[in-house]
Amino acid sequence: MILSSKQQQILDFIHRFLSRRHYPPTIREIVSGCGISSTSVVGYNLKILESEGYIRRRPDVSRGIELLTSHPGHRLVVPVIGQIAAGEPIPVPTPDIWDVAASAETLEITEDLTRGRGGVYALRVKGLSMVDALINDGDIVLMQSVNVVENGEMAAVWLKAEKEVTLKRFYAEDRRVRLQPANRQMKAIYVAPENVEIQGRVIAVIRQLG
Amino acid sequence: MILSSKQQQILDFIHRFLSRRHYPPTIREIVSGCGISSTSVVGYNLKILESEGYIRRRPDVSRGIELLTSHPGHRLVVPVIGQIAAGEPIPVPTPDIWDVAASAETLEITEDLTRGRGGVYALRVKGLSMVDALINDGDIVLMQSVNVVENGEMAAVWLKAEKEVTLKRFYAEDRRVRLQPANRQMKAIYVAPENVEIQGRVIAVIRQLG
DNA sequence: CACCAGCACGAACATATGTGCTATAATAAA
DNA sequence: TTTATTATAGCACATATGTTCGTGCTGGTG
Repeated sequence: MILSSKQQQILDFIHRFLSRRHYPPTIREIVSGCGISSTSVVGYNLKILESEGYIRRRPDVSRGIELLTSHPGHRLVVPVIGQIAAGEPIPVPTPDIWDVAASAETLEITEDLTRGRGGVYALRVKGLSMVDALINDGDIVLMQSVNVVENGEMAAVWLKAEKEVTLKRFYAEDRRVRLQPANRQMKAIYVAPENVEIQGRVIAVIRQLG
Repeated sequence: MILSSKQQQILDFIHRFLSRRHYPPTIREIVSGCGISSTSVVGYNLKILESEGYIRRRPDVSRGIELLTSHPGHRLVVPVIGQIAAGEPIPVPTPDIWDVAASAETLEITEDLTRGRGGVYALRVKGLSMVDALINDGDIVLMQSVNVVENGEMAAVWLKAEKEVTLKRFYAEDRRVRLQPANRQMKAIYVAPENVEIQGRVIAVIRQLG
């Protein structure tokens, strides 16, 4: 079903209101914001918007309007707990970091980047040692705190002998582990299983420019 | 000043409430949510939280609490208006795309990725033609719709002769334009100024994995 | 024409909700 | 101890706000 222009207008107004004020409007605020003359008109159209799945309303709750469109994922604040660089292990997320928002640096993202996964933290890449994984100096990697990964997943692995972390696709093979750079033009490297320690799974890479 | 444990508790509750319900709690909901026995206690502590800059309140507005901490950037829905690939120009954002949220695909990010810039849209990278800019097949590039860029900025440039778009750092030199890959190990390419057409500025690259 | 569904209006109502006031306990300062 | 200062309770009040209901206006249908 197609929305009437008045319903579109109401939906837009809720959007604007929400992004300006961070809380939903009342029916009467919609009335004056959209030049409508009666609260019941808004109530009528809100009921339609709800049955069409555009919003959700909590009965008898003031300002109890939730927008269902265009916020499939919530905001999420992930701590940037340190840097990842060749030559040093990545910092382990300690419980107190999750606790308060006061971890030195944080990054705000939305859930559709993490796809609902928990235990997410971020690292800033230092140096050019990950270019073969198409990760540049200064990039941010979103990590999930895990100790094992599936074959083919991108992981942060600590190479004990080399004293080095690197971000590669992980493949457990017969007697060895194959670490495959994301960049298909680069060759894989092979290491002994006892030499690798998985420190986390990479779920996204973010690079900001300019 | 340090927050009392009750104030921390209230702040945390507002956080949790907001992320579950998308609208702020009432004073009485805070009362029952934090096991407090009187509305005036909450009022008392909210006043302190406000004077300390943790929240903002609108007088006489129900649920008029705004969290000032941890949402420096708002949610933002950017349209993914197409693909970028060598051999075809990038799609131009037409006005109707910004209009309705109904552009086929959208990406939800937060403002601290765009740093407040307007006219932002996204493209999905098709193919491996941008690997020298450390951009992989499937990556998403956030673009700002501009026609000129500063020297050194990463831009999407259309090479008329080659009939190709590419993402490179842009440098206007004496009689030529230098296009420098992000990957420092790769060489720059030089083209005639009349052969290039800037199609947008790259403000971020996002890669989702697994 | 009568009838009806979709939509808009305005007013009245019930309650959800912020605020103010007073009293009391807990704590710090003198 | 006495005196401020701070923190908590409890309650009453004003109003902010969702809901209901009767009415009128349109256009389409039999």
